[in-house]
Amino acid sequence: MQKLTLGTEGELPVRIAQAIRDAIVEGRLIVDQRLPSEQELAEQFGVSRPTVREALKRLAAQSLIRTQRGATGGAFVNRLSFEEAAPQQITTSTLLLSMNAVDFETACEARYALERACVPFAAARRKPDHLAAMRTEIFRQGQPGLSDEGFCASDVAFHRALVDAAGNPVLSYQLAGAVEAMQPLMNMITFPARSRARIVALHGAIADAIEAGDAGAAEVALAALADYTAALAEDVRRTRRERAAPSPTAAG
Amino acid sequence: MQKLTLGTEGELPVRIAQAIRDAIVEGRLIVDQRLPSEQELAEQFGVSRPTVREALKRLAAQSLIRTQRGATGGAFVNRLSFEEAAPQQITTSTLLLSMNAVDFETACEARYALERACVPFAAARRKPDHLAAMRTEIFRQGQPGLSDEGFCASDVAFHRALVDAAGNPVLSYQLAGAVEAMQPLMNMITFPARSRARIVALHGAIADAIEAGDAGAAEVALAALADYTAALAEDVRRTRRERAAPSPTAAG
DNA sequence: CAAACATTTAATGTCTGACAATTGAAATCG
DNA sequence: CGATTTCAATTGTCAGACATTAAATGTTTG
Repeated sequence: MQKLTLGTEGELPVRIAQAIRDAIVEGRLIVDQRLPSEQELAEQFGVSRPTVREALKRLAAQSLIRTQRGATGGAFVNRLSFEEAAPQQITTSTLLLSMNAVDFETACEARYALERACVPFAAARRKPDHLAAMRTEIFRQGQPGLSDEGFCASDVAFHRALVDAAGNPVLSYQLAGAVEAMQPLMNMITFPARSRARIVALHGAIADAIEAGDAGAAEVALAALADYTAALAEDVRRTRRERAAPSPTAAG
Repeated sequence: MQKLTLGTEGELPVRIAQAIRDAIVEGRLIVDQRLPSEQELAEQFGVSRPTVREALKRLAAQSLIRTQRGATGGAFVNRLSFEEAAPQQITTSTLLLSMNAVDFETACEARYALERACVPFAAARRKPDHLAAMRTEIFRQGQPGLSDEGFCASDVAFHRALVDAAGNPVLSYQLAGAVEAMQPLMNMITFPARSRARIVALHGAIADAIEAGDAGAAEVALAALADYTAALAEDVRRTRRERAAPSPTAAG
């Protein structure tokens, strides 16, 4: 490994982590390559071992490296997999939405727009397991005893199956965050039996259209679902506003 | 802050980081709230200060907390902003593509599908600055002295402007990774003057359609651009194959 | 000779203790 | 009262040590 050079700003571990990260991104460190031991890195950078460790831990937190104990152990450049990266993206997306007070409308618009982009591919490439996953969730959503939270979780699972049906790992990864981050927002909505029935029917229509390879019909059903979800959210918003500041016009 | 409980699997700092992360995600720790000092955390969790530090650094690497030195310093729950989260998502997306040997076709398909989802909103909500950004990049792409890398960078900037024109921060964030991660893949393509002219013309058509509020026309131009880009990539692939294993049929 | 077992060894994981750097706030002085 | 100094709390960094792990190696035994 060629010598890495440090930046000049910020704290030591940050700069060391950045130097290694750059080496990985630019291909100077390749997958499964072993980094020098913590001791050696400490000497190379002229810092102590704890400082190097903090830098390595930052990278490990991003799944850029993995560490292994033992005689032949050390830090290795990690092959970043979609499976590893997705949970982190979901966490970040969820926090972005909750911390920045993104309104339900904006998040919903993004989600349905992105899902709509998947529909043509899903209709063309649908596989039995994706359709089965969608049907399973639809069935679950029809069970009477299901809690609102359970209903939302199943809804998310249905939409993830729809995205996965497009058969494009890049799409699945990029959309995982957008789909999952909706769950906390949807948990604020209550789903009475009538709303659930409507949603289940639309889910069924989408699954049918995908199974039939009819992208157009699926897009129509998806659009209807988007409208209905937005209307439900609007109901919640209106109710809350009225309860907060009741007005004669609203009461009449 | 209520006491946090640790999991039982894995290494200590990982478990501590997870406990704090959960507290943030579930809202038990709110934005700008100060965490106990490293010393106090160490006592609470029954570990040493370096162990706590590693946990905190993992969280800092994800921008979930920020630390501040001094008398009133400490670790604070960070308000995750789109601006902070985007670069990390871009790094991750870029590495995912390069490390998993995602073919140009798959990445390209994802990118154009996602951009297509933005077009209707961009056409409806376009703002002068987004259009200006698009025009600027188009002009830059027409300059004769521009390197291939510069051309790709400008292409990425153009597409980001297109996505931003949709006026939905969630879309902008989710798509930043997909758009930027294409750059290394596109850098493998050479863009002779004729290819550039074609691309610039299509970019112009997209900008015109967005400016006119004509989503349909923009989608048509975008689809043409997707086809043309795929064809260019196919050329590169074919040339490389022929050079690797020249055959009489390919030569004739 | 081969397989099971013990030993070695090199690396990370964790702890203890200390000092430096920073920064806000309190105390002090003009 | 305002400007300055001092102080105290906290993170940043260092040094050294021991614990733990797991592969490689050596040893014993069937």
